[in-house]
Amino acid sequence: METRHTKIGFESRVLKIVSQIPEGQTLSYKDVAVLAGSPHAYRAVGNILNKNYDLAIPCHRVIHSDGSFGGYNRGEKQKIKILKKEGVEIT
DNA sequence: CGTATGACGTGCA
DNA sequence: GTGCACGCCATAC
Repeated sequence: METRHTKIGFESRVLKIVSQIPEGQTLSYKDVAVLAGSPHAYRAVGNILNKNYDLAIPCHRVIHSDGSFGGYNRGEKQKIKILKKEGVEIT
């Protein structure tokens, strides 16, 4: 564990976690919030991804807790296409 | 410091 | 099964 005591921006934590999501693995905003240390901040998680248009962040692997797609800076269709390509089952 | 916003989640009609 | 409203947290102004 790398010194998580340092108080960094919540977004940095979320972005880091999302950027570490393995291929074919999808996490819900809530899961990301939990991993970020704030299980009830799933609202903020979506906000951060939305404001952070970084292609280095596989935000397309982050979906709703019920399996629905959220949104994507490149287009919802693109997100679905990528997930399907990764081998993610779409309900 | 207080208000408003948002790529959510859950519950209820 | 679908749609609407409320509640939660963090950030921006």
